[in-house]
Amino acid sequence: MEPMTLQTENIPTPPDARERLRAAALDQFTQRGYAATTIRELCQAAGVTKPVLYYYFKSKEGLYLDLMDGAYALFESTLAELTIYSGTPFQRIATFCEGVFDVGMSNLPLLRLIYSIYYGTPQGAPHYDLDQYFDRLLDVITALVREGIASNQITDGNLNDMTWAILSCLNTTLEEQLCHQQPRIDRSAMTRMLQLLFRGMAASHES
Amino acid sequence: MEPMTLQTENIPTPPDARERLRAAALDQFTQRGYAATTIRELCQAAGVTKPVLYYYFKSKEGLYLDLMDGAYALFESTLAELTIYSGTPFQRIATFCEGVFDVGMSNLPLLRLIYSIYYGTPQGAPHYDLDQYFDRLLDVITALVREGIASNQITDGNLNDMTWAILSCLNTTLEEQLCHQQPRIDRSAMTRMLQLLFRGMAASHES
DNA sequence: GTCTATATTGAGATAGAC
DNA sequence: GTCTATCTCAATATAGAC
Repeated sequence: MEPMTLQTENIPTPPDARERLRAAALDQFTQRGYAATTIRELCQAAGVTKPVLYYYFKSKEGLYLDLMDGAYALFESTLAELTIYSGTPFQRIATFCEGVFDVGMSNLPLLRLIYSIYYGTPQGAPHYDLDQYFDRLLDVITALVREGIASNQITDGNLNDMTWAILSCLNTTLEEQLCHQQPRIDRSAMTRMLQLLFRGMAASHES
Repeated sequence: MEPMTLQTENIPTPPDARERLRAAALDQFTQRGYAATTIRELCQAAGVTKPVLYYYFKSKEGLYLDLMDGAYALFESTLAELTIYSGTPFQRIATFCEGVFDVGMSNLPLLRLIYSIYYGTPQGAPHYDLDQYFDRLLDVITALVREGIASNQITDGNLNDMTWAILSCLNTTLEEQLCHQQPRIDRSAMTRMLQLLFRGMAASHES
């Protein structure tokens, strides 16, 4: 509880030190990697001194884990919003993938960090389970495909194959946004790839 | 030119120091990442002392670049072998993807290193252009799809979309082999995903 | 070509004043 | 809660003998 002082002057550094450290860490971990990021540069970028970091996050690892926890919380909170849409199973799958894509684009640095950890190397960073991201996506897509099969709109083939083929398109499209100045495929290309796939998944109406 | 001495005893450390350093570097860079790998541990794993590394590779960076050059040379040499197969365009695409998959599996640590650098972070490692891997794969697949369109076996749709959809299946299947103890999809699942896609790409024979 | 020993630097983390 | 100053340790790299 700090005393409420009148703040007539404009605020010099808008977010508090804690938030600035988070932002700087996201930036540095993503661009240089965990091990290559030094606390000195990180604090300098955040405009604070080293003891401030240790005060709020206890250590470099603590700051990292705080970031990862925040990212997963964001993921889970948005997943719920993306499963409420209606339409045919194909439409719902496409809408879901597009929604995940959009959320990823709105949080590109965070997405970049997650991918760099997932496909990257530990770099001395503490372990954080990232399989749960893929697992949750698989859950949702599998459910949607299953619905399509149940309603005879999707051919009764290998559920797993269809789910993974869909996820492949989403996954590769997301990855393409991460590693290039000018991505060679975008959101609409992903949608069209899914349409191609849907054509192969559609139940042939000759029962 | 060292004097040819009779070697009656069995060799204590089969490959020479240079090769052991390469193997140890591949292992350590992959498992811990470039920045987190220390020369001390690396040399210890290779059974040599630090000056030996500096003698052969000049620096940690030099050893890293040597590894990356070797990897790309391997990639190019195998690509040529994978484009000679015959059959329908669909068969050739599937065979090509399976061949790339197989080569990747035969060189899993190297594949892991490349992916970890590509989707990972610089980690202080010198830049190495890895886009060429994807570019070359796109070249080959695009050519095969184009052939299929020319022979009226593949629908005359968006060439780029079809190419990327194929690459998505290959890419995601490869990635799945890297990050899990027990991959959830394998080579045959990839083939089946491609079949699904081919069904959506096939020209409808009603001209 | 390979060793021992060491120089040098910069990292993560903390003590203690304010 | 934030600072200055500092501790401790391990990293990269090299000198110089053999």
